[in-house]
Amino acid sequence: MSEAVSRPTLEAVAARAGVSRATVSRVVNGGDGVREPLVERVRQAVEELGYVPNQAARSLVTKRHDAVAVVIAEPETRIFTDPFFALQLRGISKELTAHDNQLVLLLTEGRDDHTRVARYLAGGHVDGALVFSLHLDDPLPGLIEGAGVPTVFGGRPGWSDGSNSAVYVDCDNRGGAQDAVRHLVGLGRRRIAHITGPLDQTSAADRLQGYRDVMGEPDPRLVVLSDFTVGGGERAMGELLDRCPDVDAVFAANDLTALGALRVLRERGRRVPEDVAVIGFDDVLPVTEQSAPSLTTVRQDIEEMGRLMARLLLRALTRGKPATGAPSSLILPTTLVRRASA
Amino acid sequence: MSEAVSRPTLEAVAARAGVSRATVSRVVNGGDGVREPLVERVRQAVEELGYVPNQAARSLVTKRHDAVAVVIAEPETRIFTDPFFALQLRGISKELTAHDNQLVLLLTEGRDDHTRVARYLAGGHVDGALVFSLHLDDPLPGLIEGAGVPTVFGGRPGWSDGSNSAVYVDCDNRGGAQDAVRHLVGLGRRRIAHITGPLDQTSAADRLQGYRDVMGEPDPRLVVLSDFTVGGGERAMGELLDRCPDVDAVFAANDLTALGALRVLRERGRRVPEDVAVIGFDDVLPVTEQSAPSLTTVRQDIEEMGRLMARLLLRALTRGKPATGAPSSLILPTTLVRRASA
DNA sequence: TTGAAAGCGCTAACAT
DNA sequence: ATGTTAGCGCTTTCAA
Repeated sequence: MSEAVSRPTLEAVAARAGVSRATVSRVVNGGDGVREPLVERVRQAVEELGYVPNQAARSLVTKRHDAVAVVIAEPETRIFTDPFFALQLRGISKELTAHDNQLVLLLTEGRDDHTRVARYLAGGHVDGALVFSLHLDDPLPGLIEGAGVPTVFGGRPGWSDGSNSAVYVDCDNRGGAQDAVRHLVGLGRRRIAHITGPLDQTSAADRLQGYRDVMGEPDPRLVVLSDFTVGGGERAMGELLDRCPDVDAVFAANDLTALGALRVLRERGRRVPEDVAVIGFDDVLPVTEQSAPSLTTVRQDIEEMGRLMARLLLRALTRGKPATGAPSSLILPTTLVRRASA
Repeated sequence: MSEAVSRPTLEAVAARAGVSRATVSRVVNGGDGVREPLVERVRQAVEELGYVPNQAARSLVTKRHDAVAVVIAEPETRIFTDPFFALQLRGISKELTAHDNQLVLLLTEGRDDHTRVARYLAGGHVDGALVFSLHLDDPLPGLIEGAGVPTVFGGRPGWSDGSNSAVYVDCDNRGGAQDAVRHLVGLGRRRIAHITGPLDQTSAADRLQGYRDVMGEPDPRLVVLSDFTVGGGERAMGELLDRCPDVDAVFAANDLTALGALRVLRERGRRVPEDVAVIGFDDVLPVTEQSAPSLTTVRQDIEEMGRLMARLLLRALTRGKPATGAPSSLILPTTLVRRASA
């Protein structure tokens, strides 16, 4: 565990190359307006000295940090069992890296953390924030707005009904759900149930809405509340089977839930898809491909969503301060992926 | 997406409180050596103005960043399916947060990223690094050593045989494996197989070693190479059943692998644990508790490992520059958790 | 105990 | 095209 040594400064490079600090600075930042031979001399000096710019000094004057905060507010354990966040993080990371921005991860567990995060964002450590706002009553979005940091949300924030100015990236939860249920209808199913996600999250609420759009006025017993987890899916499916033994199709709010449903159906001796067809949502490959039977699901490109969130933010950041047409939210399409379960 | 506004400076607070910048600085940094009435005045001014120190300016003079990089080099998709990393991240995040340090996440996918990471670390943006070095031939550790940044590794690095000075946190992979196999022996099992992880990772190699320690000279057909994934576990179990139909116990290198094995055993009509006992490693709850039957496994406290990595690094960072007794690596104990599968 | 002043390393006018 | 210079906002001697 070696100690950090003091790094060479611009000054040192300038001395070595026999030029002024300003010239070195120009070369380091792209080299525009500096004649070729000088550029070469400076480059060499940089190389020889192993010069790396001091980011703190640079930020102090530019007020840019080339860093973006990713705020994940997930008190539940979902983040640790659902590959969803990891995939989105990967997309974000790729995009940020491509634009030389750093990713500062802010994990929050409870209310105390919220003020901490708000303070951090307000402190001007980062140029912007990518926020996963998962619950309707979450105070975080408000705090963040107050911090005055450009922000893009992952998933439609609960308090934004389109009227609001919040920028977010989401998939077409409602449309995807409609597709799923229509497919089930097309299969000739009549008793189509829905196992929901936690309805204080817009993704879950929107999927339920899509289900309702197609079903019209469904038997209320066909809708069971759940929580996006395998265990929750199991419990819900059990309940469902108890109160509607004639159910012949299930649209689960996500793949994990579908997995739980599949398990219970098998235990209870129902054949999938012969007796009961099952459709999930997300298309998290390790789940959908390895389940038995493999899972028909509504695919959303999670990694791409992460990438787009970052891109949207970065664009807003570079597009000089004037609000040259505020960036608007993005709703990505979904596609139904047919496998064995429906 | 509001624009950042210019924040008040030390100067402004000083003016408002009617004191010098130096005094404000002292108060903000703990308030030692400032008389109570003044402290109060300054605190109030800070409050009223909503002052937050500019970290860049501070870093420029203190050369501290209160930020730690977490480098995860995982080209495989494992990071996205195994809760392992997420849990460790959570532990790290908690510890860093408790000490007002930020977490800068560096995800690397390939060789190109390595130089990028090395440059970043060398650039003095962070005070230290937490590195997950997963493969024996990974060039990253070397690059990082070269960057001269205090570093703690997650898991024993391949090139460190204890002789090396690298600091790391790991669990007792070998001992845990021994416990597992001994338990199987105690159950009266005679044909105990091992499905390994990728052997270029020390955790997998150490677990295999633990298996060998107890088994002595096992039938080589009882050892099947795999890769820490569910799919890999399925393939390995299939192979195992084909070449050793008399196998009566399996020690899988991790829980995901065990899950795959369980699945294949069920398909092939073997009862667990009656016909074949199965033990995993990690104790990732959503896997072990929800598998059918629930999984007996070797528990390691993953979140705690993350926390300890951060603590070790932070300690090295604060303990003034003099190497006041270099921190040494930590090996956490494991415990066998008995459930239904063995 | 408090204040004055000197930078930390860099960028960005402004001169030349 | 290149150099000179004035800060960015903060901490930290050093004096008072």
